[in-house]
Amino acid sequence: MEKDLGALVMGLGRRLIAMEQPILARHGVSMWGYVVLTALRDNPMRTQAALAASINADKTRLIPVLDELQRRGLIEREPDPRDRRVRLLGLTPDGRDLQQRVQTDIRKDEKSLMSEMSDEEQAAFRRHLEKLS
Amino acid sequence: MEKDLGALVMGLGRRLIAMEQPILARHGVSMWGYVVLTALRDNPMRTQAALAASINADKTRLIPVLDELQRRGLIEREPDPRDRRVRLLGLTPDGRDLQQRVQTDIRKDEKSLMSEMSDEEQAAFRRHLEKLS
DNA sequence: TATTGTTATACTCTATAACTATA
DNA sequence: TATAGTTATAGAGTATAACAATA
Repeated sequence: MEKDLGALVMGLGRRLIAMEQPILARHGVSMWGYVVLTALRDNPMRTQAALAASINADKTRLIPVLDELQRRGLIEREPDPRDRRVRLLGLTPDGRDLQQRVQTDIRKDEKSLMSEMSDEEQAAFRRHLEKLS
Repeated sequence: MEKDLGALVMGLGRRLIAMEQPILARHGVSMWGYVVLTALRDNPMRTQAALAASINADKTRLIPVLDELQRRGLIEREPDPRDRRVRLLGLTPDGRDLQQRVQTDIRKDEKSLMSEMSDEEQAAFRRHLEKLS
């Protein structure tokens, strides 16, 4: 009775979310907040729309997230002087620190989740996930 | 800049959903409808609550799904004569056929998705997913 | 006129609580 | 009184459309 790939992936997704939730709560950041911080660490963005597209989010539902992150001093978000319609986005030092701390905690849990696999198996699994996603 | 496991899994999940949606639409069944049919094929259930628990769903949000499947003659859903509070659930022959057809189509797409991996790699990937999910 | 960001609105999904029917 | 199922309601999350500012 072989399960669909979809069911397996959904199961793992649920498990990872359950794992990450206490970590995110401990650091006082939402899932979307963390996703945004991570995206901006990887590359600063010139527009909110580009950021939204890069994380498969709607631009409108990002706005409350950005408001909150900015209010807490975790991101910079200033109008581009050369085109004042766009908002230049980037992490503040505090934002970079927080992203790093959350990611470290998440990595630790992921590592223990996969601890039954050998290092080579873990690498292959990650590699396949990257190719498929 | 290594990505979180969560991001990779979510990406694959989105991709699989996008892949399955046209198939489900073609067969006129919803995602939850297919999940229910698959769960009942694997083992008939004595109560709706047990079915809900087995697929990580709330029992209340299953009811419209069961109504629809029953209306279309895809499931049986009759009160247990020995305790008329509970509904015995199972597939009709039509339901079993439909589940089989949808699953065959989904398997075909999954196979092409993973076609760049060798048979052994595919098996290992599935095995790891099963262990982790 | 076109584009970025924002706000307002509606829609979907899900969960909570109240109700019924059986036991 | 307790349990299975159902219905009604409310809440969260998301998307759509209208709007304001700038080009």
